Amino acid sequence: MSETNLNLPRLTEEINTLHHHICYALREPVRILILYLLGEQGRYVNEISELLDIPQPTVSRHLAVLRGRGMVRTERQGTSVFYTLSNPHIIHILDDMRLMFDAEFDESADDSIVV
Amino acid sequence: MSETNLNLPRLTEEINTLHHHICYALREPVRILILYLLGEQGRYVNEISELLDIPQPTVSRHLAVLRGRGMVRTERQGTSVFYTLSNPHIIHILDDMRLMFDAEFDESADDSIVV
DNA sequence: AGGATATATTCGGTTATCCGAATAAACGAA
DNA sequence: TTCGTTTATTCGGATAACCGAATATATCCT
Repeated sequence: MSETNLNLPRLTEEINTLHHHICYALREPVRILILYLLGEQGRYVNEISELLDIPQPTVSRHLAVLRGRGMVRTERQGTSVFYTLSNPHIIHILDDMRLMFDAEFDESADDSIVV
Repeated sequence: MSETNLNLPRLTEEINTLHHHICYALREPVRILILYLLGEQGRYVNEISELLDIPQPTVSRHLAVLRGRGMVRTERQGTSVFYTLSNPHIIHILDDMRLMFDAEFDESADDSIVV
Protein backbone atom coordinates (compact mmCIF):
# COMPACT_ATOMS: atom_id res chain seq x y z
CA MET A 1 0.00 0.00 0.00
CA SER A 2 1.19 3.47 -0.84
CA GLU A 3 1.43 6.04 1.86
CA THR A 4 1.99 9.75 2.15
CA ASN A 5 2.61 12.24 4.90
CA LEU A 6 0.41 14.72 3.09
CA ASN A 7 -3.00 15.38 4.53
CA LEU A 8 -4.75 14.60 1.29
CA PRO A 9 -8.31 15.51 2.24
CA ARG A 10 -7.17 18.86 3.58
CA LEU A 11 -4.75 19.49 0.71
CA THR A 12 -7.45 18.65 -1.81
CA GLU A 13 -9.73 21.14 -0.19
CA GLU A 14 -7.07 23.84 -0.20
CA ILE A 15 -6.19 23.17 -3.80
CA ASN A 16 -9.82 23.43 -4.80
CA THR A 17 -9.91 26.82 -3.13
CA LEU A 18 -6.67 27.85 -4.80
CA HIS A 19 -7.97 26.73 -8.16
CA HIS A 20 -11.26 28.48 -7.73
CA HIS A 21 -9.70 31.74 -6.59
CA ILE A 22 -6.73 32.06 -8.89
CA CYS A 23 -5.96 29.27 -11.34
CA TYR A 24 -9.40 29.45 -12.88
CA ALA A 25 -8.77 33.09 -13.73
CA LEU A 26 -5.56 32.13 -15.55
CA ARG A 27 -7.31 29.74 -17.91
CA GLU A 28 -7.54 32.37 -20.64
CA PRO A 29 -4.39 34.08 -21.90
CA VAL A 30 -6.33 37.28 -22.44
CA ARG A 31 -7.17 37.45 -18.74
CA ILE A 32 -3.49 37.19 -17.91
CA LEU A 33 -2.87 39.99 -20.36
CA ILE A 34 -5.50 42.13 -18.66
CA LEU A 35 -3.79 41.50 -15.33
CA TYR A 36 -0.49 42.74 -16.75
CA LEU A 37 -2.21 45.76 -18.25
CA LEU A 38 -3.70 46.62 -14.88
CA GLY A 39 -0.35 45.92 -13.29
CA GLU A 40 1.05 48.86 -15.21
CA GLN A 41 -1.75 51.22 -14.16
CA GLY A 42 -5.46 51.32 -13.46
CA ARG A 43 -7.69 51.41 -16.52
CA TYR A 44 -11.23 52.03 -17.64
CA VAL A 45 -13.03 49.23 -19.43
CA ASN A 46 -13.00 51.04 -22.76
CA GLU A 47 -9.25 51.61 -22.47
CA ILE A 48 -8.66 47.91 -22.05
CA SER A 49 -10.99 47.20 -24.90
CA GLU A 50 -9.14 49.68 -27.13
CA LEU A 51 -5.62 48.67 -26.19
CA LEU A 52 -6.26 44.97 -26.67
CA ASP A 53 -8.61 45.43 -29.60
CA ILE A 54 -11.22 43.23 -27.99
CA PRO A 55 -14.99 43.91 -28.00
CA GLN A 56 -16.16 45.67 -24.84
CA PRO A 57 -18.62 42.95 -23.78
CA THR A 58 -15.86 40.39 -23.99
CA VAL A 59 -13.61 42.54 -21.84
CA SER A 60 -16.40 43.05 -19.33
CA ARG A 61 -16.98 39.33 -19.12
CA HIS A 62 -13.31 38.66 -18.45
CA LEU A 63 -13.23 41.44 -15.90
CA ALA A 64 -16.23 39.86 -14.21
CA VAL A 65 -14.26 36.66 -13.77
CA LEU A 66 -11.36 38.55 -12.19
CA ARG A 67 -13.71 40.66 -10.11
CA GLY A 68 -15.61 37.67 -8.79
CA ARG A 69 -12.31 36.33 -7.44
CA GLY A 70 -11.27 39.59 -5.89
CA MET A 71 -8.28 39.90 -8.19
CA VAL A 72 -9.32 43.37 -9.34
CA ARG A 73 -11.11 46.24 -7.65
CA THR A 74 -13.50 48.69 -9.24
CA GLU A 75 -14.26 52.32 -8.65
CA ARG A 76 -17.16 53.87 -10.45
CA GLN A 77 -16.53 57.35 -11.80
CA GLY A 78 -19.67 58.66 -13.41
CA THR A 79 -20.62 56.32 -16.19
CA SER A 80 -17.17 54.82 -16.28
CA VAL A 81 -15.66 52.11 -14.10
CA PHE A 82 -12.01 52.22 -13.16
CA TYR A 83 -10.30 48.88 -12.63
CA THR A 84 -7.17 48.28 -10.58
CA LEU A 85 -5.27 45.21 -9.43
CA SER A 86 -6.26 44.18 -5.93
CA ASN A 87 -2.86 42.70 -5.28
CA PRO A 88 0.10 43.41 -7.57
CA HIS A 89 1.74 40.30 -6.21
CA ILE A 90 -0.03 38.30 -8.90
CA ILE A 91 2.32 39.92 -11.40
CA HIS A 92 5.35 38.69 -9.48
CA ILE A 93 3.90 35.24 -9.44
CA LEU A 94 3.29 35.28 -13.17
CA ASP A 95 6.79 36.61 -13.78
CA ASP A 96 8.12 33.88 -11.55
CA MET A 97 6.37 31.28 -13.70
CA ARG A 98 7.92 32.74 -16.79
CA LEU A 99 11.37 32.61 -15.24
CA MET A 100 10.84 29.04 -14.20
CA PHE A 101 10.25 27.60 -17.63
CA ASP A 102 12.64 30.00 -19.28
CA ALA A 103 15.35 28.48 -17.13
CA GLU A 104 14.52 24.86 -17.27
CA PHE A 105 11.29 23.63 -18.74
CA ASP A 106 11.99 24.10 -22.40
CA GLU A 107 15.02 21.90 -22.46
CA SER A 108 13.35 19.14 -20.50
CA ALA A 109 10.01 18.89 -22.29
CA ASP A 110 9.74 15.65 -24.16
CA ASP A 111 8.43 15.57 -27.67
CA SER A 112 5.20 13.72 -27.04
CA ILE A 113 1.91 15.27 -27.93
CA VAL A 114 1.24 18.50 -26.17
CA VAL A 115 -2.48 18.77 -25.62
CA MET B 1 -6.50 57.33 -27.52
CA SER B 2 -5.23 55.05 -24.78
CA GLU B 3 -1.57 54.33 -24.57
CA THR B 4 0.70 51.98 -22.74
CA ASN B 5 4.41 51.51 -22.26
CA LEU B 6 3.96 47.78 -22.47
CA ASN B 7 5.08 46.07 -25.61
CA LEU B 8 1.74 44.42 -26.19
CA PRO B 9 2.59 42.23 -29.17
CA ARG B 10 5.63 40.86 -27.37
CA LEU B 11 3.84 40.53 -24.03
CA THR B 12 0.96 38.74 -25.70
CA GLU B 13 3.38 36.31 -27.24
CA GLU B 14 5.13 35.69 -23.93
CA ILE B 15 1.84 35.21 -22.13
CA ASN B 16 0.71 32.70 -24.70
CA THR B 17 3.90 30.80 -24.04
CA LEU B 18 3.43 31.06 -20.29
CA HIS B 19 -0.13 29.87 -20.58
CA HIS B 20 0.78 26.99 -22.80
CA HIS B 21 3.66 25.83 -20.61
CA ILE B 22 2.22 26.25 -17.15
CA CYS B 23 -1.22 27.78 -16.71
CA TYR B 24 -2.83 25.20 -18.95
CA ALA B 25 -1.55 22.49 -16.66
CA LEU B 26 -3.20 24.18 -13.67
CA ARG B 27 -6.66 24.12 -15.23
CA GLU B 28 -7.57 20.94 -13.37
CA PRO B 29 -7.37 20.82 -9.57
CA VAL B 30 -6.35 17.18 -9.72
CA ARG B 31 -3.27 18.07 -11.73
CA ILE B 32 -2.25 20.54 -9.05
CA LEU B 33 -2.76 17.80 -6.50
CA ILE B 34 -0.52 15.48 -8.49
CA LEU B 35 2.16 18.17 -8.53
CA TYR B 36 2.01 18.42 -4.74
CA LEU B 37 2.14 14.65 -4.44
CA LEU B 38 5.26 14.55 -6.59
CA GLY B 39 6.62 17.48 -4.63
CA GLU B 40 6.72 15.23 -1.60
CA GLN B 41 8.51 12.41 -3.40
CA GLY B 42 8.70 10.67 -6.74
CA ARG B 43 5.93 8.18 -7.45
CA TYR B 44 4.88 5.41 -9.75
CA VAL B 45 1.68 5.85 -11.71
CA ASN B 46 -0.16 3.21 -9.76
CA GLU B 47 0.84 4.86 -6.48
CA ILE B 48 -0.69 8.13 -7.61
CA SER B 49 -3.76 6.31 -8.79
CA GLU B 50 -4.08 4.55 -5.43
CA LEU B 51 -3.40 7.52 -3.23
CA LEU B 52 -5.83 9.78 -5.05
CA ASP B 53 -8.35 7.04 -5.75
CA ILE B 54 -8.48 7.93 -9.42
CA PRO B 55 -8.58 5.41 -12.30
CA GLN B 56 -5.15 4.72 -13.75
CA PRO B 57 -5.98 5.88 -17.30
CA THR B 58 -7.17 9.19 -15.93
CA VAL B 59 -3.95 9.61 -13.96
CA SER B 60 -1.91 8.75 -17.03
CA ARG B 61 -3.78 11.32 -19.08
CA HIS B 62 -3.12 14.02 -16.50
CA LEU B 63 0.51 12.98 -16.29
CA ALA B 64 0.74 13.25 -20.06
CA VAL B 65 -0.34 16.88 -19.84
CA LEU B 66 2.31 17.61 -17.23
CA ARG B 67 4.91 15.61 -19.13
CA GLY B 68 4.21 17.37 -22.39
CA ARG B 69 5.03 20.65 -20.66
CA GLY B 70 8.19 19.37 -19.05
CA MET B 71 6.78 19.80 -15.57
CA VAL B 72 7.52 16.20 -14.65
CA ARG B 73 10.23 13.77 -15.64
CA THR B 74 9.91 10.03 -16.10
CA GLU B 75 12.19 7.12 -15.53
CA ARG B 76 11.13 3.73 -16.69
CA GLN B 77 11.91 0.88 -14.27
CA GLY B 78 10.85 -2.37 -15.81
CA THR B 79 7.14 -2.21 -16.47
CA SER B 80 6.73 0.70 -14.10
CA VAL B 81 7.34 4.39 -14.73
CA PHE B 82 8.64 6.61 -11.98
CA TYR B 83 7.53 10.25 -12.07
CA THR B 84 9.32 13.16 -10.44
CA LEU B 85 8.90 16.91 -10.49
CA SER B 86 11.18 18.56 -13.01
CA ASN B 87 11.35 21.74 -10.99
CA PRO B 88 10.16 21.87 -7.38
CA HIS B 89 9.84 25.62 -7.73
CA ILE B 90 6.32 25.11 -9.03
CA ILE B 91 5.36 24.15 -5.48
CA HIS B 92 6.69 27.43 -4.14
CA ILE B 93 4.71 29.28 -6.74
CA LEU B 94 1.53 27.44 -5.86
CA ASP B 95 2.13 28.05 -2.16
CA ASP B 96 2.72 31.69 -2.96
CA MET B 97 -0.66 31.85 -4.67
CA ARG B 98 -2.30 30.35 -1.63
CA LEU B 99 -0.65 32.88 0.64
CA MET B 100 -1.74 35.69 -1.63
CA PHE B 101 -5.44 35.08 -1.44
CA ASP B 102 -5.27 33.91 2.14
CA ALA B 103 -3.95 37.34 3.00
CA GLU B 104 -6.12 39.54 0.92
CA PHE B 105 -8.38 38.14 -1.71
CA ASP B 106 -11.10 36.71 0.43
CA GLU B 107 -11.98 39.93 2.11
CA SER B 108 -12.04 41.89 -1.14
CA ALA B 109 -14.02 39.56 -3.38
CA ASP B 110 -17.39 41.04 -4.23
CA ASP B 111 -20.52 38.94 -4.11
CA SER B 112 -21.33 38.87 -7.80
CA ILE B 113 -21.65 35.62 -9.63
CA VAL B 114 -18.51 33.58 -9.58
CA VAL B 115 -18.36 31.61 -12.76
C1' DA C 1 -38.26 62.61 -18.50
C1' DG C 2 -35.37 61.67 -22.55
C1' DG C 3 -31.01 61.00 -24.73
C1' DA C 4 -26.09 59.90 -24.69
C1' DT C 5 -22.28 57.32 -22.89
C1' DA C 6 -20.10 53.53 -20.54
C1' DT C 7 -20.42 49.11 -18.70
C1' DA C 8 -22.71 44.62 -17.56
C1' DT C 9 -25.41 40.72 -18.67
C1' DT C 10 -27.96 37.41 -21.41
C1' DC C 11 -28.61 34.28 -25.27
C1' DG C 12 -27.31 30.76 -28.90
C1' DG C 13 -24.15 28.30 -30.96
C1' DT C 14 -19.42 26.50 -31.35
C1' DT C 15 -15.47 24.52 -29.59
C1' DA C 16 -12.59 22.42 -26.24
C1' DT C 17 -11.93 19.65 -22.27
C1' DC C 18 -12.91 16.06 -19.42
C1' DC C 19 -14.17 11.39 -17.97
C1' DG C 20 -14.95 6.26 -18.12
C1' DA C 21 -14.40 2.27 -20.72
C1' DA C 22 -12.02 -0.25 -23.79
C1' DT C 23 -7.87 -1.11 -26.03
C1' DA C 24 -3.03 -0.80 -27.10
C1' DA C 25 1.76 -0.80 -25.96
C1' DA C 26 5.97 -1.78 -23.16
C1' DC C 27 8.38 -4.79 -20.38
C1' DG C 28 9.68 -8.88 -17.56
C1' DA C 29 9.29 -13.66 -16.39
C1' DA C 30 8.39 -18.31 -17.31
C1' DT D 1 6.43 -16.88 -27.38
C1' DT D 2 2.85 -16.43 -24.13
C1' DC D 3 1.19 -14.52 -19.93
C1' DG D 4 0.88 -11.07 -16.34
C1' DT D 5 1.75 -6.43 -14.92
C1' DT D 6 2.04 -1.63 -15.57
C1' DT D 7 1.32 2.32 -18.16
C1' DA D 8 -0.35 4.93 -22.34
C1' DT D 9 -3.69 5.98 -25.77
C1' DT D 10 -8.04 6.06 -28.20
C1' DC D 11 -12.98 6.57 -28.57
C1' DG D 12 -17.54 8.29 -27.75
C1' DG D 13 -20.48 11.13 -25.07
C1' DA D 14 -21.32 14.73 -21.62
C1' DT D 15 -20.14 19.05 -19.78
C1' DA D 16 -18.26 23.51 -19.46
C1' DA D 17 -16.17 27.61 -21.30
C1' DC D 18 -15.87 30.84 -24.75
C1' DC D 19 -17.29 34.29 -28.22
C1' DG D 20 -20.23 37.74 -30.83
C1' DA D 21 -24.47 39.96 -30.99
C1' DA D 22 -28.08 41.84 -28.83
C1' DT D 23 -29.93 43.75 -24.86
C1' DA D 24 -30.10 45.60 -20.24
C1' DT D 25 -28.39 48.60 -16.62
C1' DA D 26 -26.19 52.66 -14.59
C1' DT D 27 -25.04 57.37 -14.69
C1' DC D 28 -24.89 62.01 -16.23
C1' DC D 29 -26.67 65.94 -18.70
C1' DT D 30 -30.13 68.98 -20.61
